[in-house]
Amino acid sequence: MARGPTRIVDIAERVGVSISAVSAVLNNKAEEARISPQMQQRVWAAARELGYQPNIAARRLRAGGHGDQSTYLAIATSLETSMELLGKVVRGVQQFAAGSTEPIQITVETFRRGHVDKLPGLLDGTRFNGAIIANTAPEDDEFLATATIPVPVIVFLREVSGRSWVSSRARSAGAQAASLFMSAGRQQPAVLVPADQTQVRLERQEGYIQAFRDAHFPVAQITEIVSDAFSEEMGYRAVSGFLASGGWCDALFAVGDIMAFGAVAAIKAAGLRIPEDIAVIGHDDLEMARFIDPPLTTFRLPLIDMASDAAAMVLGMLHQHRHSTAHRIYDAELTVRAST
Amino acid sequence: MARGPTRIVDIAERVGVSISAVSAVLNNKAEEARISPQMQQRVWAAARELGYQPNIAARRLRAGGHGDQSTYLAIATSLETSMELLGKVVRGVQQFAAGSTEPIQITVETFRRGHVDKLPGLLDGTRFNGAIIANTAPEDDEFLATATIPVPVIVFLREVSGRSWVSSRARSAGAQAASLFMSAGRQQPAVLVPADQTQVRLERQEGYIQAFRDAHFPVAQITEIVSDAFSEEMGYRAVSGFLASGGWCDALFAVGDIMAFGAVAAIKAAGLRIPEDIAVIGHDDLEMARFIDPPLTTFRLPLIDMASDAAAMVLGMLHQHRHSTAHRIYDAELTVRAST
DNA sequence: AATCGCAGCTAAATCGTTACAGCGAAGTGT
DNA sequence: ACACTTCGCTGTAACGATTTAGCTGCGATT
Repeated sequence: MARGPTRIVDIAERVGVSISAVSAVLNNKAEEARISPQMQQRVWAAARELGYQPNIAARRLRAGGHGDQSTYLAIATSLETSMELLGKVVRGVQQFAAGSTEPIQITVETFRRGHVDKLPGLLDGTRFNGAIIANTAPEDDEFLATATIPVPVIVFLREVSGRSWVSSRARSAGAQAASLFMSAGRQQPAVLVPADQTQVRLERQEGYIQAFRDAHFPVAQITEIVSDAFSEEMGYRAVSGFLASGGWCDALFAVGDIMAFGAVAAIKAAGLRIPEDIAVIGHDDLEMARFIDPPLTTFRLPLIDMASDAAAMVLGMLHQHRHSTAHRIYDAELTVRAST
Repeated sequence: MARGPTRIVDIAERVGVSISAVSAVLNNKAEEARISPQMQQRVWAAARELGYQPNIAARRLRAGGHGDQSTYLAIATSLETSMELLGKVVRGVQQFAAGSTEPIQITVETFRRGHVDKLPGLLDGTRFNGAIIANTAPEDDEFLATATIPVPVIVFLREVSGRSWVSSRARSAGAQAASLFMSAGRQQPAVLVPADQTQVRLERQEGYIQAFRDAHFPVAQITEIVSDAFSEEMGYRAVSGFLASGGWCDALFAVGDIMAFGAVAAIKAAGLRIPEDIAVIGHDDLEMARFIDPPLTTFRLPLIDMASDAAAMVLGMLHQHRHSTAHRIYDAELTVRAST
C-alpha cells in the first residue's frame, strides 16, 4: 500500500486480470470489449476498495495524439482578493486567446497570499506553459525576483525586478488625485489604505503624499487612515472610527473603490456631506462607482487590455525561448463624478 | 511539419543529437550533463525555429513519481457572470480541501455560456477527476442531463435531472419577498429580472408571483421589468425606462443584488424615495448591500458552505465509483434593512 | 472430423518527457 | 606505455493509461 496512488495495474493484479480488461471496464467499454458481467463487478469492487483515481496526466498524454495539444496559460492569483480583478484578467486573456492562431487553454490557479512558491507547477513546469501572476504579496515578489522558474512568467500589477511585468503608473494617479484636491482648495487631505498593502496601492499613496510635498502644501502631515482589510466593511469601520474619534479631513483618497464605498457610507452616517464636507476619490472604477450616492470620482485602468497584453507577452516569451524581460506601463484615467 | 506539435525528438533529429541531451539543455541542466556551449546554442536555436512547447501532460506523468499525485477538482463556470459567485465557490472548495486528508488540486475552468459541451476534459476525463459546474445556461443543463460524462460532476445552483446538485429553495425566497411586501400593505408589486435568466433566478421570480396568486392578491398582473443583462447598469436602465414611461409600482423584488443596486439608483434619480414610495428587496446579500443608501433588504445563501458541500459530494462520488446521484437544498436567509 | 464463430479475454505499442547508468575519445600523470 | 580522469555525450527504462490486434477454448455446424 505504500506504493502511492492506486493504478490500473494494481486493480488488475488484485482481480487477477489484464490491465486492458480493467481499463475497458472502468471506461464503460465493457460491452465492446466483451467483459463478463461478473468480471465487471469484481473490477468495480476492487477499484472502490483500492480507492482508484485515474491519473489525469497519463490519460491526457495518451489521448493527446488526435486531441488538443494546446498551450496552457495559467492565471495565478491569490484568493485574498476581490474577484473583480480576476474576472477582468480572465476576460482579457480570453480576448487574446480568441484572436490567436494557436490554441490556448486558460486555467486559473490559486495560491495563498505570500506562498506563491508553493504554487503547483511553477517550479517544475508540470502544470502550464506560461503564467500571469496577479495579486502577489511583497514576500511573493521577493520570491519571484530571486527564484529560478522554468516557465515564462509575467507579473501583473507589480514591478518585480528580473521579471517581465505589466503595471500601471500608480504614483501619477496618486499625484493626480492630490492636485485635484489642491485645485479645489481642500485644506486637510487624508488617504485611506488597507493594512495589507500591495505594491501598486502603496505607490498610489506615495504619489499622493509626494504631490502635496512637492507643491509645498501647508500641511504638516497628510492623515493616513488604515483599514484592517481591503473591503467595504473595513473601509467603513476605519473611517467611522477616524471621524468618531474627532478626526477631521475635507478630502479623502481611497486607494481602491471597495474601501471608498465603505468610506462614503461612513461619512454619510456621520452626518457629513459629500463633497461639501469631504470630497472622495477612489480607484478602479468598479461598475458600482457610478451607482452609489453620490457617484464616485475614481481612476480606471484598462485592465482587460492590460491582461490581453500580458497574455501576448507570455506567448512571446514562450516563442522566443529567451530569458529577456519585457515591461509595459499603463496610465489610469480619471473619471470625475459628483463625489468631488 | 504535419506531425503536429514539435517534440523533443524533433529537435534532437534536426540538431543530430540525442534526446537526453536536448532535454538537459532545455531544462537548464546543461552544466551537470556536460553539454558544450555550442551544442546548447544549436539546441536552443532549433527549439526556437520549431516552436517547441513542452508537453505538460508528459512532463507531469514523468514527474508524478515523487511529486504530487493529487485529485484534481475543477470548478467550471461560464464567464458571463459576476465573479463574486466564483470567488465564494472557490473559497468553499478550498475550505473543504484544507480539511481533507487527501491532497486536492483546485482548478478553475471556464466555458462559454451555453457551450459547456466544449469544456475541455469534460467528455474525455483528461483534465480533472471531478467537477463542480456553476453558471450553466438552459442549453447547458439540457446537455448535462443527457450526456454521458466519464467523471463525477455536480451542478451548482441548478437542478438538473439525472445529475447530482446543490441548489437553493428559490421559490420560497421569492414567496417570502412577496409576503413581506403584502404584509407591508404594498399595492403594486413588480419584479426585476435579467433577459438571460438562469434557473434559480427564474424560480425566485416564479415563487414571488405565485405567492401573490395564492394569496388572491387583488392585482391582475405583477409588473415584470426586464433588464438586458445582469448588471448594475442594465438594472438601472430598465428601471429608469420603466419609470420614465409612466410605469408605477410601490414594491420591487430584484432577483439579484447587482440589479437591485442599479434599480435603487434609478429610483432615487427619478425623485422617488425608498422605501416610502418604492420598497426594494434584492437577493445575494453582496457585501455592498449594507453600504448603499438605503441599505438593501436582501436574501443570503450560504454559498461558501454550499460549495464546500458540493466538493464533499464530488469526492464522495469519486470514491463510491457509483453512478448514483445526490442532492442538497439550502434555504436563503432574509436580512431586513432600510430599503423595505 | 474438420471448421467456424463467438465469448472472453491478453499482449504489446504508444503518447512525450526525464533520470540514470554508462561509454568512447582525449588528455594527464608516472 | 599504461592507468586514470575528464569531457561530451548516448541509450534506455520508467511514468500510467488507452487501443488495436490477436489468442484460446468451447460449442455448434457442415
